[in-house]
Amino acid sequence: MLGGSRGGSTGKSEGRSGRQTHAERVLAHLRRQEKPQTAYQILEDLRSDGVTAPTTVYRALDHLVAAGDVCRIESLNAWTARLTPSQGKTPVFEICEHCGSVTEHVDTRLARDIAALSRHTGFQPERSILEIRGRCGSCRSLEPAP
Amino acid sequence: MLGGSRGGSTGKSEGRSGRQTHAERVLAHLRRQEKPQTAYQILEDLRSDGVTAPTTVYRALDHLVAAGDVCRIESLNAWTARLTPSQGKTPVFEICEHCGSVTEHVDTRLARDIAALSRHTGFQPERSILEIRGRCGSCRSLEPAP
DNA sequence: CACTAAGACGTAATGTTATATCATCTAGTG
DNA sequence: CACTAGATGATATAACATTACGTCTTAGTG
Repeated sequence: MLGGSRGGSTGKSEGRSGRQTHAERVLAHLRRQEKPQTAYQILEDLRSDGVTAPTTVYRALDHLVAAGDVCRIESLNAWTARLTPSQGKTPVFEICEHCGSVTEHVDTRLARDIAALSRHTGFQPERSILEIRGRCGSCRSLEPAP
Repeated sequence: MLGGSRGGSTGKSEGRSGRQTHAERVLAHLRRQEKPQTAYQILEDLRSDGVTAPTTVYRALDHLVAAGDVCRIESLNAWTARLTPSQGKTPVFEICEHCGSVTEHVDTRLARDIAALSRHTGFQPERSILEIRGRCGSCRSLEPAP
């Protein structure tokens, strides 16, 4: 899965430094970032590594999401590396609208609540999107309230 | 607020039927729809009512969201009328990936547990996005499982 | 090796969603 | 009427995402 080296191709300089897949490059990049990145930010940052088109980035992100390594933040149109690549557990993201920080949590109670709700409604949940927007602790102490 | 009649303008036929604001038109339209609509779907459908540009739709949606009448479904890039325009309570949406139906709920436990999580993390929640994707009851009975 | 099937890749074009800008219109005020 | 603040309409553009298609690589098969 996730390919493997693509080998020589056209021998287009050594620039692409051999044996890493685009998915690996994208994941490594996301792990280095403090905040979620949009696909086009990733594209921009990895251009020198041979990632040259949106398609390439989105393909890599698809792989990584399927593998549970990356999660899309819907309300930001951005992508972030999971802290603990546990595909099973639903992450909750706290998104600070002041500084842009995003922190990931895994909250058992929330997961249970969703299960309970679905028992009532007959709905079969497959994937939950839990994003809480507001003001993080740091920003609250720095500027008491807007 | 929300404008008021725009009056005669250029007298461009009676087509626009006087005294309704764009926001009112958009809200009425969303209430008539079974499923959330994208901004451009709304634009298309209300073109004959004098809604002619994306800007107009987005401005109307902004008003309606601020008033608590409409909610954006982040994972669909679409907009839906709230069942009960209660701006205070956080809605949870169950989104069927099979038939596209979206149902709104207000779950007290979920709300409580978000509050509890934020007490632990020091985060001050302002707006929560709770979207559960999966398979609705009807689709489950029609086609047991994919 | 020759052949095939699957899948990643590059490239280009296109589609979809959202915002910026600016001149104009309108209502309200003095 | 002159002035202002804010909504509006029109156009353009930015930001995000997908599709189409042909090439190349790899793994599997005989």
